[in-house]
Amino acid sequence: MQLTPMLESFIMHFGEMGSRWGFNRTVGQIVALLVISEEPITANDIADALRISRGNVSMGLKELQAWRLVQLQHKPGERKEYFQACGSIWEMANRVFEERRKREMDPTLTLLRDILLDKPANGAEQHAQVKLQEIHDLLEGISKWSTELQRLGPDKLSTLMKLGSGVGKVLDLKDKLLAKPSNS
Amino acid sequence: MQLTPMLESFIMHFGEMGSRWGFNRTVGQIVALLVISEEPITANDIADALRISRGNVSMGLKELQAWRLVQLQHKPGERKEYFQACGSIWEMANRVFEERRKREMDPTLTLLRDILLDKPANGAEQHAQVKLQEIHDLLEGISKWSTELQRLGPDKLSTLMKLGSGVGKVLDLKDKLLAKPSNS
DNA sequence: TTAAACTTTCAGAAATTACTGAAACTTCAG
DNA sequence: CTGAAGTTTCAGTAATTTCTGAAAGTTTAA
Repeated sequence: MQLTPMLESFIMHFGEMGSRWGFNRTVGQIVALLVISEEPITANDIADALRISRGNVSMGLKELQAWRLVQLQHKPGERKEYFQACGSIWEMANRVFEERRKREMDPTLTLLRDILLDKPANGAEQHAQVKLQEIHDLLEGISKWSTELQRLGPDKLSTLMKLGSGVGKVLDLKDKLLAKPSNS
Repeated sequence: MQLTPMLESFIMHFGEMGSRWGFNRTVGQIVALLVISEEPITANDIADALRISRGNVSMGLKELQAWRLVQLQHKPGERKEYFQACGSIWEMANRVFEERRKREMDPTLTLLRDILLDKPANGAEQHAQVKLQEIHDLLEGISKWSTELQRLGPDKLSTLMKLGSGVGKVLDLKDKLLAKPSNS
């Protein structure tokens, strides 16, 4: 497993970005390597290509499996475990969004809901609760919406994205057509 | 500046989440404190309320100003600097999205564009470039689309979000109405 | 100009996070 | 059962990030 400079630069970049995307350097490198490799590869190949310890690769693959970005494969007649990126780029991106939503929004939503059940004890708490309610509603809105969007599936989403700023016009259109119900 | 347990739990939670949202613990706590405080407060108040060093507060506020989440204020006749969260929750969320797009997507887009200009040197690179192109297109799509969405402004975006899964129907509607142009 | 009241900076300490590699574990063939 | 070929775990170490606090900087009043 020899990497050309082009591929190496891509992998190293993904490593650097990894931490910004919610996983660590080596995990980023591993997933990059798996995405660009045509064939499934073994953990040893990975350790070798990235010059990192075998143990580290094992931990990284474990995490990537938790993210459902990598899957295990067995070749017939071999005992070795082979790994490959699972699904298309599109599906992988979806998984990353979903996982990040779980990590970045859900815990906060839970906490906010709990806090908002309590009666404010004084003026400061009362003012704070108004703000917390706003944060809660915004987060909940984003969270629900992103779930809906994922349900649309690639084709429709792609249409929606290509629509770009045209979205505004379509919304106007919808308002005019459905001018019967009194929706604010 | 005495914090009630309710407010403290919120602030501490934001501290923990901070690192997942792209800044560190104290920066998260500071922004939480500013959001829930009715009046602008001084850096000393912050250090005091959060039991962290004055220097740390200074660095945190500097970073928050870079994110444009916090603004400086002067009270007439006083020399002290007061700070407050700038804008509504909505605006702050917008800033966070924007900043994160810059940090998490733009560098990768730049790198991918560069790599894709090079001719693949062998089969492996050729296969890899196909994948990289897919990643590039997806990132670019998301990036452009999120820019468009921000341009829509809060009111329209809110409509769009409330539409939820109804988006699919509106898209169908649009397709039927504009059935003249041959858009795939 | 001096000093008081305030702010920022940054070297080093503390805390956190990531990585290594040896030992332990698993699975299978003979 | 034994050992070979593979995998995982985890204690300790290395690297990175964050935080402190003292020193240096700034601004204003007198």
